[in-house]
Amino acid sequence: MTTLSPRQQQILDFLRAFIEEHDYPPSIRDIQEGCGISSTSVVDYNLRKLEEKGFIRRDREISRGIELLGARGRRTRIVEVPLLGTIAAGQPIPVPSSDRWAADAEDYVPVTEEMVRGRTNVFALKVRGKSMIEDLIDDGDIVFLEPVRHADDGDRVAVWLKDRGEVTLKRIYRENGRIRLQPANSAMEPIYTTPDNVEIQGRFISSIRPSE
Amino acid sequence: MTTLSPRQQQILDFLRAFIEEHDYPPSIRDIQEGCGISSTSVVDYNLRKLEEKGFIRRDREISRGIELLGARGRRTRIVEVPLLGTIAAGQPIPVPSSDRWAADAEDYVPVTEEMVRGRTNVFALKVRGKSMIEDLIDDGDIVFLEPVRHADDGDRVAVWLKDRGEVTLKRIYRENGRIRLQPANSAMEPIYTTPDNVEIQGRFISSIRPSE
DNA sequence: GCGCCGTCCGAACGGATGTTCGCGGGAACG
DNA sequence: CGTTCCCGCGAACATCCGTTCGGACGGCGC
Repeated sequence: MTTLSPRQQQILDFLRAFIEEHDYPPSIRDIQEGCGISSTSVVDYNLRKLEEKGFIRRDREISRGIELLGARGRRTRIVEVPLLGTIAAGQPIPVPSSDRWAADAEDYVPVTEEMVRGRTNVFALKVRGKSMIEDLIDDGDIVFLEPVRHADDGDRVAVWLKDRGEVTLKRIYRENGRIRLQPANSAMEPIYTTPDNVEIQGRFISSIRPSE
Repeated sequence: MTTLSPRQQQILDFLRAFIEEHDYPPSIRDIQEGCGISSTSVVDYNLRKLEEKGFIRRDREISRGIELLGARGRRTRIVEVPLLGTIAAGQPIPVPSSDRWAADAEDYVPVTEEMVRGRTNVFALKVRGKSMIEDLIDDGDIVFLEPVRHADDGDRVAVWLKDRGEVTLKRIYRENGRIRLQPANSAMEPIYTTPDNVEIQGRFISSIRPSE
């Protein structure tokens, strides 16, 4: 049963508008006035209904203790992912470590938490170039990586090539003693190197494309 | 003068943490306890300082009337975009209209507002098939569309083909009296049809790829 | 009619909460 | 030393605000 009475719908709309405007929830009497209701108990009554139906969560006895929930009664949190730099030739990126993680981020990318799937210390990099275009990662995309040191074959990883002093995003394969870094672009050749020349910076989690 | 005393920094941090957890601001006495302060007047004093320095905005005489301001206090809002269905052969999707918008959504996709760039009534569809793979839209992706009836040449639009009774996502081109619906997949042929056979449902805004 | 239920009304109670005021300690300065 | 300013302390006050209670109105089924 998720049908709302007109009054409840009205209150819900007012809640959203009020929070949008003030950044804090209304008091019961704010709702009363805003919806033209003659008694606070009516507001209380309908707020209980809204809570039963999963649209809000209330902290009783606490003024303005109303929390708006999203669809299905869940709450979507936002994670601010530090944008540490660009993956581009000749420019090594700083290695995030847990102690001084994100200390020198240029910027932060706010994303819903499902983009990082509960992983911690995720960081972001802006992609330059089309070497991963067939993996649907375009120039200008922002990729999210988790800081790991090891990866499985076929993983998309950001690796630091020591001899070149640069970082690239490639798929990694171990082949009898050497490393193959495979771009997802049939026009480009794989890079072959040795294990001691590569340092894995992070494993690809997901990507977004900034809207044009 | 934007230097903060330790106490003020502490209160600011507490404010952020409290709002993150509860979705509504703390009362003065919440701050008092949370920061180990012995008097509410100290909290009031420092809140005034924080307001002078531009970190918060207060609505006087109103409980929990504290609003975080500033670059680091900015609030990234979440938009719940209704997922109206799947773009797949043989399955027409409901046409969203402003009056009964999203009334029958299967689900809602929470995204940061930058994904819809301030547009209203945006809806989402799950993509089936790889017909737009060269536009970096994969099978399983979720695309966001704004409900428009008209589009420019080259726009990626969801169109309803009346004779087939199905909806697809294609690039649209008008060519001397007829319509060309161009997939972004070189292995697939364009669809040619007439203007009275197509009904534009929405224009592509952005897409996300649910994390694996 | 009668009872039940969802909804609304008005008033009152008591706790929660923002505000104010007097006081004091400590640092900086003349 | 005296003054001023920043900051903290404790208590009291007035209001804000969630809660509760008795009552009422209308629709519905029996």
